[in-house]
Amino acid sequence: MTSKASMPPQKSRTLSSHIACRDCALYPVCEPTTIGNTAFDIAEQLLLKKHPVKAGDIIYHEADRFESLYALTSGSAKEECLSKNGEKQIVGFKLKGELAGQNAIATGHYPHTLTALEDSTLCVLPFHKLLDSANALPPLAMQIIKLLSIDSHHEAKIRQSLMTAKTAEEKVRAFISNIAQRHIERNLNSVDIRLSMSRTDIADYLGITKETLSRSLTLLQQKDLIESSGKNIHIIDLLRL
Amino acid sequence: MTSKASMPPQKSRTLSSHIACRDCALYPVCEPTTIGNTAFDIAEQLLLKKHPVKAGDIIYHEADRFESLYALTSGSAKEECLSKNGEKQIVGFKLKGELAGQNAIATGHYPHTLTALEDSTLCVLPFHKLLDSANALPPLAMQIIKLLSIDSHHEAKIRQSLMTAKTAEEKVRAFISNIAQRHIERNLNSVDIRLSMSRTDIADYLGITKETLSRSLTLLQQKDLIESSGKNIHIIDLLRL
DNA sequence: AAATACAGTTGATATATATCAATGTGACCA
DNA sequence: TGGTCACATTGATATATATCAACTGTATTT
Repeated sequence: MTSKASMPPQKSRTLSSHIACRDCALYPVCEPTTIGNTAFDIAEQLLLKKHPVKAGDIIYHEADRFESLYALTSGSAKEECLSKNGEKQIVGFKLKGELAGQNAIATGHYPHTLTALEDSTLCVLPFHKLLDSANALPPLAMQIIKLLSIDSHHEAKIRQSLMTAKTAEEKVRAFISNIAQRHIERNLNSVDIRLSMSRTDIADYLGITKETLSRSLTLLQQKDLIESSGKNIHIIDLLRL
Repeated sequence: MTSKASMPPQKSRTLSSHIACRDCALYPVCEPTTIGNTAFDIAEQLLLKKHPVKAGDIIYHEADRFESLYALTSGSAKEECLSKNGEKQIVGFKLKGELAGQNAIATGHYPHTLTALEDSTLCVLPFHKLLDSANALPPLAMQIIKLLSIDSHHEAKIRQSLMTAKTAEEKVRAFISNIAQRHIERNLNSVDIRLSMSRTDIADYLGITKETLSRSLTLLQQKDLIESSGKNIHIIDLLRL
């Protein structure tokens, strides 16, 4: 049910392919066989359902009551929130196969607004149902613990690499290699990357201006580390990034 | 068994008071009554033991095999790791009453080195024993899930406020109010704060030089937001920070 | 108490990035 | 096809912070 987005500019191209369940961040929780030796299909039990969204659609709002975790089976999204000054601030991006909403567990409210960057598809997992199941199935609880720890580990890695970066170029390098790394973890093409977000969003996220981002990209291109044409980035040398 | 530190400079002052168990980050897991209606004292079951360390002592090394979580019942510590360039990088600080080591759960290895900043005391919680107990007690598993989600929420908050900060002064403001906030959460004095770490460590953590940190502190002092004398900071106006 | 060492502050200049402005590029529409 | 719009890049200057250096204060040692 692909459709043209009404509001945001988005070339009505073929919808990017779905990720294989096997490669999804939610898989450890969904996979039936992992739940001990009792056959128990979480995906069926919790009526896990796929939900299409269009580019620009808001998946959840900052301060909304926490209900569900969302796995992006196709497309991508941006996380943003309002800073003290009342300005919007990009705090992260969610890529195909990744999980969103975990950061609402602690407070019971989503700390950010999640907006689809392109036409995307979501797997919706009501969290209270998941917990109910976990109460009955200790191995499932273990999987959730594992899931959360992996997630916070990923968050810490990004934070660290971006905070370690002193110059703008280093930040951009860190950003690109982080994206590539995440593609690798999801068994996706990590050499030819499509940055579905705008330059302004990336710059905001990295704490630099879009102008210096642009300059850094051309620099990386001159150094033969990447090839950049519009939103598509070809990574020539990931190691040297 | 307090003693003079051999290696690092640390005035042999009276050891800072222990935090009340009630105010410790580990309390939701330790507290016996919360574990359903069965009387089960995790602290006793897991032979939770207090362990004193001296200023400069390393609690765990980067890449060490993950064994235990550590709650700082007194004192403070710094988290650091080696960046790609081979240089040490401060990635965080652990204050009295806080938990350390959670970020090792995902990989099974500590991602950072944790070093005591002053004479401190630790509560050591062997994680595999905790998981064994959780496998038998679903409510305990729920507490662990909660603990991890709270932790990652805290990490996200710091990251966000530091990344949002554009200028050096904003970073320093964010740092100080974060420390104050964490004191509040642990029911500690949040007006008179002792920054046990060096200026160099703080600057490294914030991604600025110690010189600009120093200048920012004097600026904040001139603006009557704080009073700074050495490692002691008196917060005059937390809201305006 | 004087001497030493180190942490922290303050000062002068260099440099990277923000800012302001102009130009370029691709997508969509009439 | 040409026109319009938003987005991206490139250019020139201003500004904040890094760097280098001197100095001060505090704690430790003899």
